[in-house]
Amino acid sequence: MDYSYDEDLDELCPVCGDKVSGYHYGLLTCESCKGFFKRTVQNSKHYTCTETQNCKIDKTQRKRCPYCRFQKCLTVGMRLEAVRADRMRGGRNKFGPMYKRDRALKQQKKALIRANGFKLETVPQIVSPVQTDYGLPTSLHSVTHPVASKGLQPTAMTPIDYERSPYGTPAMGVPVPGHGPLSGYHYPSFPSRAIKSEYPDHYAHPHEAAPAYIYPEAYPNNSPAAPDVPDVILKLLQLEPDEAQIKGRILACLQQEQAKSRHDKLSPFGLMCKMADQTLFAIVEWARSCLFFKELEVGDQMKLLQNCWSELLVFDHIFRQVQYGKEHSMLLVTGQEVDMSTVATQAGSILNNLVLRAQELVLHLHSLQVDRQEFVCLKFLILFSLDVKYLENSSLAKDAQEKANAALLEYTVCHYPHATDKFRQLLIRLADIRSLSMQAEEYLYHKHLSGEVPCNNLLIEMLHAKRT
DNA sequence: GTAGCCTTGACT
DNA sequence: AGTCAAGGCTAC
Repeated sequence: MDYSYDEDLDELCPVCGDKVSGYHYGLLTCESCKGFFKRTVQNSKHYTCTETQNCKIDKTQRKRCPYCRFQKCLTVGMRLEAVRADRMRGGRNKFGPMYKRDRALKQQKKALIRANGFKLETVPQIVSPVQTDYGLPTSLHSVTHPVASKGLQPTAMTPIDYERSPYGTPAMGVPVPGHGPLSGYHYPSFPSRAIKSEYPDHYAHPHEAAPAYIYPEAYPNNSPAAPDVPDVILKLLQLEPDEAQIKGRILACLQQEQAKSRHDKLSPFGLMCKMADQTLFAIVEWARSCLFFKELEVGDQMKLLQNCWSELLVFDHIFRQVQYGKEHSMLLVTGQEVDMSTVATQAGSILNNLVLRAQELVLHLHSLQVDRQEFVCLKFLILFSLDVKYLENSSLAKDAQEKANAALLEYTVCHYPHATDKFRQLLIRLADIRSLSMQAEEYLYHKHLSGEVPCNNLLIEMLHAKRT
């Protein structure tokens, strides 16, 4: 048998089973599905299914139902954000390192098959089999990248760049306590997430009239959305950061932290703070590229972030658990798995209680079958959850809130039975997340006062900014 | 609209 | 200079 490098190309397209021609939009696909995906996204095609939205897609039938074909493209993981808005040809995008890593994993898998003489069902991509028994917090004494330890560290990691704040200055320009434009600023105990009592008619008949969203000048592409996914959500999907890249950056940062001399080494809790701190940097980076948000004045951007940073952190954690799907352990952003029993014995009662509350929310969202589309929309709603009366440019923020609410409602109505109820449920969960994040802030502040949070921590700066 | 082949250009 | 994943072109 030939185990040449080109063996990847012997694989079958995950969408239709045809022969793959290379990596396209995030994964190995055939030439035709590549073209189909490109046409659909570039031209914002809107298909409908004449059957029951579960048509079989294979090489011979792939042309029959473009709706189901595109859904399958999304399901198997083709990335909307890999289709270029500016249509620039040639060059490389941010997925380059991911493709490289994927190729390396496939090579590794092949080598294992050759060495062992049997076919492995899967090669875990998140956690290697020998490292599944992580503990909290003791496991954090040794942060090692399961892939990196095998010599396959992606080249995309840029821990040094990432040490700098996304705002280009230390600590992202968050005003130090007592300074900045926030004196006299009060954030509301609850954001304005009113559920409108009446919905526009077209929501009741989503297939009959494509909603005509009106975008500010920055979004001139006002064509109909791709199948059943509102344009706002499509744009948000395109802005989603590459999880693997963030994971790589954070791991590199934590490893760097551990490499420091012994006496100023971080405690396990300190490492957790560092992990949350770096996650928050990634969240801020995301927000800064976010539609509507990036149009705002820096002052308004800060107000919004100071209002919701902990919610976004909690939400990030919770959605990772929803995707991870295990009830008795949790998945950290670094790819480490932590048993709930370990949390119970080592985390202390307050933190344990916070984790358990988060797990309850995970179960709720899991039972609601929240998907990636709804996830990005909810995240966006959280970002804009501050009452607009606190902002200078309130009309833009109000616009953002309304568009996101409408998009989420439209999407859930299109995709799920009893969707109005689902929409309501999702907003209730946002309120739960708000409450949980408040509690987490209190906990963090307490830990900070007792000197357990490492200095130069963005979380603490956010806390201070909010309390002044 | 589909899909095979062509051109482009950042990265190595 | 070579690679390869983007977008483009065009016969069907």
